[in-house]
Amino acid sequence: MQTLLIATEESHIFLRLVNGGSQTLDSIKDFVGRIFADVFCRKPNFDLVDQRISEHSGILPCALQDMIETVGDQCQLRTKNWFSQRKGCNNKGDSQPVFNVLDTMLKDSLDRLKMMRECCISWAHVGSSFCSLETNYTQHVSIIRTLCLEGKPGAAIWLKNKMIHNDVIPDVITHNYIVNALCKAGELKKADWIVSEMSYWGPSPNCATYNTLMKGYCLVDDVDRALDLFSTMGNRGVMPNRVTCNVLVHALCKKGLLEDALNLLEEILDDNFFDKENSNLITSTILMDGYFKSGDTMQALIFWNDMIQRGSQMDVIAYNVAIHGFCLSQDVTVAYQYLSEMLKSGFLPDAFTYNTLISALCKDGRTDEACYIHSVMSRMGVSPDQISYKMLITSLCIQGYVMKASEFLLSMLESSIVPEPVIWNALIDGYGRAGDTEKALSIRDQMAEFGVVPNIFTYNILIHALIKEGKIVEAHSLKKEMLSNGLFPDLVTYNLLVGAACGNGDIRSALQLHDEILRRGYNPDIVTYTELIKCYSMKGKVMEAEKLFANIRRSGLPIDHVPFLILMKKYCKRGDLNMAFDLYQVWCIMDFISHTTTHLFILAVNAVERMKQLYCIDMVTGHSIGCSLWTGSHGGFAGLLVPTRTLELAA
DNA sequence: ATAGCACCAT
Repeated sequence: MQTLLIATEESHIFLRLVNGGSQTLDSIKDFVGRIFADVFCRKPNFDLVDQRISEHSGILPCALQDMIETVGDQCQLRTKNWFSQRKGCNNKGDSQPVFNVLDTMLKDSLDRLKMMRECCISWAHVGSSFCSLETNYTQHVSIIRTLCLEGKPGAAIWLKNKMIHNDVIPDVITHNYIVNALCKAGELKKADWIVSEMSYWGPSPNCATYNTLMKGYCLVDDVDRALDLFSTMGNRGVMPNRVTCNVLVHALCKKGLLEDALNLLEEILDDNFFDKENSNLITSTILMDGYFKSGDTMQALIFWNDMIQRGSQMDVIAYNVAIHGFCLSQDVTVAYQYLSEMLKSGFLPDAFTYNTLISALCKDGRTDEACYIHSVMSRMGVSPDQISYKMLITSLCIQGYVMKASEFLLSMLESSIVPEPVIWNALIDGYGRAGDTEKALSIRDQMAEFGVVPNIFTYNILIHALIKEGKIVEAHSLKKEMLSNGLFPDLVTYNLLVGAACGNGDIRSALQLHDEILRRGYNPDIVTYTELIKCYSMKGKVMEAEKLFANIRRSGLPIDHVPFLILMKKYCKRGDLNMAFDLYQVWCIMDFISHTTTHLFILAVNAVERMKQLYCIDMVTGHSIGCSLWTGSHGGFAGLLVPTRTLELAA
């Protein structure tokens, strides 16, 4: 794969082209020209192209020239970074920083291009000419609103400015659409700016404007700023309404500040026109949801009963919240009761209702029952969506029912739903766990055929599966493959490979990988080091293991119990009581007992037993170890699941 | 009709 940046036209638009062929500069120009004509109905100015290329030719010793030669037919627009894979290009290390600098410079230009292109597309929708200035107000406004609903605020603002430039001011509702789109995109600075502009130039913000902006701040977890706005909007002549109240109460509930939510509610209700008694169903639903989620089922039920008593006409959402609430408190039976209540009251369950139940059943390991709900859902005319299938397929795969899971995937495809990457990944993992790496790889291919791009999880899952089957060479070639697809191995990838090398006792490869991690700019974590410690310890190089262990502790890296366990096991095996006991003391000081699981527990006790056998140790020491492990809060571990990491490393 | 509540997540 090759990368090329091209500058075109006075607006400094850069296109990045990727391909693997070999072409001349003219063919590049031809290609860019065609793209440009598509987008702008105009020819690009190539003088600038040539100028840019020559400007950068000094700092791009071979990369750019190489790439100019190799841009070919199957050009496609890409935005990712690609490393040069072509042999003979020795300076690939040098070219990347240059691209990074260029990328930064060009980002804005690319955004601009995107925005203009989006605008063109929406313009085409209404059958209006892009270049015509005589488009009427209604059409412009309608395009802006459409763009906002499609999540393209940049293009919408561009068009809004164009209107204002022509002395036509969009109304407040259209402005609100823009503020809303910006908030949904997390662009709070821009949203805030638009609202300031509105205050200054008009149209004056209304209550919906402030509500939208407040909601935006809440979405980025800046509830304080939202509350600020709330307290100042009155001064600007806009009174809060019920929606304002719901936005803020919801935000506070989400933060777990239920008391604050109630207080605020009181305050708003006291100060405002809407009456307290006939409190709104939505507000109550929000609060009920908040209490359910905080684990206070009793208080949640008080809200529910209040709502009933007040004679509020319930709605599907209120029922869904209650059903979800009981699922949270692991009371699916009660959830079912509320479901039947819901049906009796004449409300039809929707996708939320069914998905809530499916989720609870899957988490409870009752996958067959979840499948039953899926069938009910379909028969009731509610189409299962990505979420329904996601839960069912992952749950089935975890439980080992991969065949059943792939049937569900098939029915998704039959319903013309293209599964999200996570669903494919679950299935790939399912086959990997079953030891069928071939099938796992073929699912990956199938995924790609459906146009779903394998992501870092896909590769890590595959690499994990291959390593588990001892196919380390294949795992490494998969790592190469991800690079050629523009995906960089992450720390998980490396830890898998380090683990594989260590498992083979191949400390040299493990250390090489460790260096590669550093070269890539990642920081090895506790998993990486634990693998290395395990490897040293396995090879009998206990001194090396101890040295590394001491280094980790000195480095201040967050540490867990696994390295302790490895060394402890080693000492116990060697019958090195003193070292084992010292380590145990450190272990207690660092409070890892609370992280201990059943498995570790048994191992440690076995170790103590073994030490007793070997050394006939005095009862005080031996007893104290055994005792502190068996008593206190640690007695309750029997039912806990053992994390994979403990099993794999400690086994 | 511009703003408010519910489901998932390798």
